[in-house]
Amino acid sequence: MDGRLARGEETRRVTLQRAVELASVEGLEGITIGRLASELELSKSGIFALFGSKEDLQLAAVEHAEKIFRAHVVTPAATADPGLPRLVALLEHWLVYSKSRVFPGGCFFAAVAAEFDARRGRVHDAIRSGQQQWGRFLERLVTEAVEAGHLPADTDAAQLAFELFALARAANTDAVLSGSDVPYERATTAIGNRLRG
Amino acid sequence: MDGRLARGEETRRVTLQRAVELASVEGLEGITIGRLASELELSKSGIFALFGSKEDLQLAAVEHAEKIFRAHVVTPAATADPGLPRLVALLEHWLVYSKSRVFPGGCFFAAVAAEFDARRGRVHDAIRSGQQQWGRFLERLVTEAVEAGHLPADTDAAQLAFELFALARAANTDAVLSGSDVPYERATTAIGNRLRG
DNA sequence: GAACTATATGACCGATCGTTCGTACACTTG
DNA sequence: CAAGTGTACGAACGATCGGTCATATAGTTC
Repeated sequence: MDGRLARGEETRRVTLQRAVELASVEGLEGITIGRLASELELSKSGIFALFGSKEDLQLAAVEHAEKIFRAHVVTPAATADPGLPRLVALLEHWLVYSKSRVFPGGCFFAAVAAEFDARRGRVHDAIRSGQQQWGRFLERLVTEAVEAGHLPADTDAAQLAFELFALARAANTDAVLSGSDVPYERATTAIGNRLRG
Repeated sequence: MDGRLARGEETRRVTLQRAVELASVEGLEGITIGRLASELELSKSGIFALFGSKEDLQLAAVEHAEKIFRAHVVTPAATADPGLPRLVALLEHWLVYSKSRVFPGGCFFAAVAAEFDARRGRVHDAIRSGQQQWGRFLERLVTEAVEAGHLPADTDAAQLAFELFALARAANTDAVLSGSDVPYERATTAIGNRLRG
């Protein structure tokens, strides 16, 4: 174990990177091992052996996407002051994450959540628990803003977190579908008003 | 042309009905002609001949889903008084449409919009224009509520329509993914507050 | 240098995909 | 009754799917 990556680790990384890009556009079911292999100039069986099954590849892709999401949204927001500033920073980073197409198909999780919300199995479960974790995190930042006196003391944190995230997600959906950036302005306006009033 | 349905019309209808149910769970790409054929006890080639291609089947499914949507959401709302009551009725019917699982996978259009938002082609275009039409309709009802004096005169109708629909869509997504009805309560609360304040 | 492990390959499997084609049956029209 | 049209079928197509397996190569360990 020296500092360099084992050969397999690197192959795994580039494969997952391509997989999450593909999945944000075509869905997790749209990923095919054969397509990944030809695009990355690897063999089907080589990629297959790295993950063990297509479902395990999908699960690994979800995990990989979560790392990317945290790096672009959660981690940067941590540098803002606790309370309302941090909450606002988180939402701003989320909108930039969507608008800048960190994933070419917009928010990865909006895409795969809609794809797997009504299915069963390990992939559904992984997506659901990831979304629940995100929801709890958002709610905690709202609570901290309330406790800091930046938001009214009688604020229902879970309710407000739902409303704020609803606006951000709608901006992502509308923007990707229509090809316009106007929805991001709408979400920014609405979020600002909601936190001010 | 008497009153009865031609044989082909009826086959087409039941096929599309099953197709939209399937698509709301597995996506429009999840529809396969072979699967439809075996479930409906028809031949693959018979179904194929009815639509001409898989893409045309998907387009027909979108149209069929739009009819169902209008029957459950748009038409019933028309009986409410113009202005705010009609707008509220529309949103309530939308939430019931989602919650009662008119489509087993929740809102059909939330599912297929997320699936095709970043793709190209006729299916994407059909979904996009359908969603734009819905957005304009919602905005018009907001405008009518403003003109009736039920909402503040300085209301930005497009902005408010975006916010209201964002809340409803978020309820659908969260409810289907989590299997809980709490998101519908959240959306109802938020919509009520937004229209009151 | 020998032994071992991790990594990757190509050939191949049965299943299913969308699609094509020739044909048979049912109905309407003349 | 004959002809024509709409509807549906079964067989088959090439392509691709996820997955298996024996094998070759590269790196590490002793």
